[in-house]
Amino acid sequence: MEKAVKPTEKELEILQIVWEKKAISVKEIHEALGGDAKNGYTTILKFMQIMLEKGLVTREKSGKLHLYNAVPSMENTQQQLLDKMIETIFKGSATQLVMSALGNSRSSKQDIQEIKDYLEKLEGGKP
Amino acid sequence: MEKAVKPTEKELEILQIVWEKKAISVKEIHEALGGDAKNGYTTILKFMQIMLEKGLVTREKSGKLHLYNAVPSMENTQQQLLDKMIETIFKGSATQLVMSALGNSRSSKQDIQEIKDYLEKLEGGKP
DNA sequence: TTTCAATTACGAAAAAATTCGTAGATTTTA
DNA sequence: TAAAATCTACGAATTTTTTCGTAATTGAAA
Repeated sequence: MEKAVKPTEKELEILQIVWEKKAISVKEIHEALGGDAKNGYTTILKFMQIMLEKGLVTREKSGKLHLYNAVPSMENTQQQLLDKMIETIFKGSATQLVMSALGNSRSSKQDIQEIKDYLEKLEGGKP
Repeated sequence: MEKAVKPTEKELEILQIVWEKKAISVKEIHEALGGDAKNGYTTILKFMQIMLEKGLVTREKSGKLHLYNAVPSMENTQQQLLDKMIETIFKGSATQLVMSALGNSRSSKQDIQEIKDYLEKLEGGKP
């Protein structure tokens, strides 16, 4: 199992971007996050340095710049945050969370079918 | 629709407790959160004062002490946080979140059936 | 090679969240 | 009613997170 991580809000925003690409520069991240309108370039740069120290990303040199990669996988991070939310906000009931998620959202028939199929598969593997 | 709220982590922990009861004292909250081992009494007290200012709770005097009530409903808060998580972590896909939630968790047959029923009901109401 | 533009490093400040000590107020009880 | 116990108010310190200016470095262009 991957090590538990606890990215801050902004770090998570950044991870979202980094997960999209195989290797990404600070400049690209900065732009993807809305450019100078949202954050100064050095702000993002600083975060990349912090995240490197924390082990949230690795980097490699490419010419004069650094290209970053995410260390924790998206799937694992999603899972962790989700589990935490189930615990702390939904009293441990995944079912409750699922129903809230579906209830509010504008899930299409197709989405619903997809989930049904998934449930069938799940049930299949149950004792 | 209820006003959007953005409780911090600790405030959320506290809200969990406050939602449980109709009106609750600082002492009870403090204990429910693990007593002095976890936080000093005045730390919790301070939070209650801050949360009062922010409008996250109301309070009434009962003898010498204050009894607090949550202002945002649990349901609404759950929904908000969930929506936000879907947006920021699951790229807007509730379906994806649902599958992650079910996949990892130890959902019983009964849970799964409950969700299936719920899906049926949802589909029924679709155009 | 010198100059220039792009990029990184560093340090520090600002903002937000958390923690708690001390003093003052209020109720209980001896 | 005086002392003790319980609770609140307040202010300040600490920690964490976010932000960014300035200086140094690096590779590219002239």
